[in-house]
Amino acid sequence: MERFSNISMAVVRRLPKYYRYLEELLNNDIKRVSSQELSKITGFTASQIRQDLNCFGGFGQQGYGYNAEELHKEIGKILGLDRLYKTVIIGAGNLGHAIANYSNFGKSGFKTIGIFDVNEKVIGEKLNDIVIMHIDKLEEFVKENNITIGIICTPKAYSQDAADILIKGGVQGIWNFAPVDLKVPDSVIVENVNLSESLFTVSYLLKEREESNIKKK
Amino acid sequence: MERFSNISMAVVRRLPKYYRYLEELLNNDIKRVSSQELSKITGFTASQIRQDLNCFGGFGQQGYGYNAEELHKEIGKILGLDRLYKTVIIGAGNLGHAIANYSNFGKSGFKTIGIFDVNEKVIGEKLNDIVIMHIDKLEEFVKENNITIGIICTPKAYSQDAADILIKGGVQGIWNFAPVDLKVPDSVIVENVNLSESLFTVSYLLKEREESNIKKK
DNA sequence: TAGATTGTTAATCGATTAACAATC
DNA sequence: TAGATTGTTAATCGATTAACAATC
Repeated sequence: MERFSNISMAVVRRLPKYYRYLEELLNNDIKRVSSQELSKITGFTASQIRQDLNCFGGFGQQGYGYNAEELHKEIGKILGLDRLYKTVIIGAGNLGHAIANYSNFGKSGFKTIGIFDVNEKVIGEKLNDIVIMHIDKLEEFVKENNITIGIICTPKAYSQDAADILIKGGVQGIWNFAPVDLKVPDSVIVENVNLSESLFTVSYLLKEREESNIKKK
Repeated sequence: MERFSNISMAVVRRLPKYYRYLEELLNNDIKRVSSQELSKITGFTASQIRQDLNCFGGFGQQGYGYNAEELHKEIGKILGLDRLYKTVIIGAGNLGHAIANYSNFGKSGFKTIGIFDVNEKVIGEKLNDIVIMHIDKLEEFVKENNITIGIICTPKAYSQDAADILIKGGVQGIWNFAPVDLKVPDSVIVENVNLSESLFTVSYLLKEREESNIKKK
């Protein structure tokens, strides 16, 4: 995956966090927030927060801080949440179900309009009002409906095939839950969610913690 | 969450990747691998790979490289995958189902032995041979069965309550899928999987890409 | 032995933090 | 105006990369 700007991924991955924390502030009717206050909430340093935000513009006001609502809106724009993304889900298993039913994504502009599987048994069933279709129809569907993001919830062995079809159809981004490094053209965005890697990290940290306890004794 | 060693999280998060890549090599009957070859497969530099591995010991041999099987086994040990972790899942919705049915975790030593929910309708149902129990039984179950890891698949609003009960019961780690920063004692490991944040990153990168295309014209 | 490749130290690079002038 | 807090530059810290002696 090629990058197109000099904003570091470390900064990019903090943006959704800022967005979430600001949402919470707004829910609590807080209108104004300083980098110091944000620091307390987020755990990042105030300095880092000001640096991060300044990558995108001067959203604050000296002596005042940031207008929570405005900042929230601006970060939403930076994240591209002011748009509509049409998505398809490949794989109607449990994970596909979970993603399809997670209504929060809809609020942020992500709309799943197609779900695909190879299993004849589930084809024709409805999932969150969307009929599950056979994977044979995927490429054409992606083309005809101008799908932006493909969500891969297939088993590992089928994930590269799914990616290939999605790309032929013209998706620009892939959200991949299969534990595989997909081969895709440079111009296609891939974001991997690797649950095993995440769980193994827990395991590592538990072991590390235990070993340090033994040492202390 | 407190850390107990001076191994950086950057290194820790690469370990499961090494483990996965080595598994693939073994599946392809490759017995021996150099840091240079690993570099090609993983995308990390050979230098970084040697540095990373040397945090834990000298697993290689000069002039030869690494024995793939041995290295795989050693990293497994480092990750703590040579043990059995008993887990419970809180929240028997789609995500809870997906996690419960993901058999791969079992192979790595993670065994789910309890699933809990508040919804009376699902209590008593079986999920992957485990009867879904009421959350009221959670604390005692965790205590009696010496559960190590709690997996939170509840809605956001219930996640902190779930964490509190798990901690009272004595879990040492929490794998949290709710978009919330749980408040837990320092000694408890928390690993968050935040799907929204991951999806928003896709969205950001798509927008960035598009903007750079406009500029080029 | 000669060639290959590690383990490890030193150099570089990038990200985070500190500091403070600008300014609301 | 005085106080507060940003935006931004400079300093520090940590992670990555390069280099090479050790050694199989």
